[in-house]
Amino acid sequence: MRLSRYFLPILRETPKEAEIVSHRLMLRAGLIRQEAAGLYAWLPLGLRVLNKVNAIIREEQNRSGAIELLMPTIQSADLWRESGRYDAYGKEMLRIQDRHEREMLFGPTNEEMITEIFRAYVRSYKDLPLNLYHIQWKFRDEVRPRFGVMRSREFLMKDAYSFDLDKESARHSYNKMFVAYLRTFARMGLKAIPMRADTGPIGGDLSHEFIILASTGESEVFCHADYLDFPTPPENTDFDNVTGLQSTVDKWTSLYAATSEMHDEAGFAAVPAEKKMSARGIEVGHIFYFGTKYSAPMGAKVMGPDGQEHEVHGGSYGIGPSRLVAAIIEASHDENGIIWPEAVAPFDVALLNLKAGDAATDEACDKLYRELTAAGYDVLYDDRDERPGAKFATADLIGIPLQVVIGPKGLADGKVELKHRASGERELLPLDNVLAYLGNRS
RNA sequence: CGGAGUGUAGCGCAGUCUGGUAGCGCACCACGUUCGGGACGUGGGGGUCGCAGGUUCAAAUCCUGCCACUCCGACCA
Repeated sequence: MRLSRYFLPILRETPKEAEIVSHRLMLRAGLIRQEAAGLYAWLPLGLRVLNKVNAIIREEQNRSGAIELLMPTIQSADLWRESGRYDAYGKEMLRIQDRHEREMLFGPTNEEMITEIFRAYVRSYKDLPLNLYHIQWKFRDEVRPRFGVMRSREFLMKDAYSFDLDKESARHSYNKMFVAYLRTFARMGLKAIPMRADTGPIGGDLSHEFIILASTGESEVFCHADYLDFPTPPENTDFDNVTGLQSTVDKWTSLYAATSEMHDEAGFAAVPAEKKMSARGIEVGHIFYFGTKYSAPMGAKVMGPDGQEHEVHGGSYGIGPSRLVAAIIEASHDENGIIWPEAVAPFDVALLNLKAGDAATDEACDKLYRELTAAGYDVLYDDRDERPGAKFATADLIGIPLQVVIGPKGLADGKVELKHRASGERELLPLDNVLAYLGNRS
């Protein structure tokens, strides 16, 4: 993409309303635009990141055996009356009427709807287990939206819903999501730690929040430092291996980890002093088992091998991709701007032409741009008629992992400069070696 | 929902107290000089001063009502 033809409205100054660093940087780097309180438009660069995040989530959901579908954002109030949540949900739910004065709502979540879909088609235990997910916009009418997309009213959510014959198999479905989540966050360059969460009236141990550590996090967390060194479950994990998956989950729940709401002084006291870690964290995922909470009132039953009807056991599993984008920035930035982990970066390479209009640099840049693109790289080519300083500042701000700098000085010796955004490390190498150095990506 | 603020050009702000033809910096446009870490000069464009009503010869400024947004708290993914 040539920057001269792209839409990248960066801001030189920080809008005054932005308090936390991710919000400031998202506005400055032209990722989002606020349209109303808690409502944001995703600008082209931000959308690229959001799509990358979604793609990773999809791959890991699919790998674990979950199946994607797509449900509407608007739902009927009647559906929510079946579960009793229409009255229970309160003012966070945006209630609206259509032209026939039918009561509708902008969905804050989809348990009722997915249960309706399930009961319409599934009759036999032989069709279980089943895990259906979608990535869809949700709306929760927060009293006080803040921190940009970290706490917005409209937000994107990946929500998966599992259906099983009994609690034992539901636990396995839960474990699949648990492991998929570990892989998902790790691929985004994040250290996510599963922490026991309140299970509410259901009880039991099957609810975890996935928290990433960031100094600006919203909640206080306490955990054993060894979690930071735990290996991520491998790509070839067998999600059908019940005992194997259980042992992975057991390991990841073996040490102390809790948010302030679930904090237990006695439990934390048992952690060796040098391993005690208290920090701030951001919740990026939440999984829980809820048994027959929806299947019972809504009549979602299947015939079991015993010839009896059984209410299915469910769980739901959420990740907030829009919030994740902000969380990644909170965890990865410096005073000059964003530092995208490669897996979610909007572009792989920023190609800086330090003297646009100069025949030699233009030719070298155009050639490298074509070659890198052909080799499978997403390149943002800064071909604007701007001074070098402005180009460096822009490239640093938007956080593309690798900068390739081509200017008349270096080019006189046939050299270009590579700068790694994360480390700041620079190296000079011959123009003709760049492609070989980076390797073919596709 | 309680408390505190703010609305003036795309962004950051001054002007409001004490009414008198709307300003500054950045950004934008033109030309020239520049060009390896956000250049400089000259000229230029852009604003129903959040909205409505009122007071007045005259309102960004005073009065009344409303709206929007932000921050702290309670709440929440």
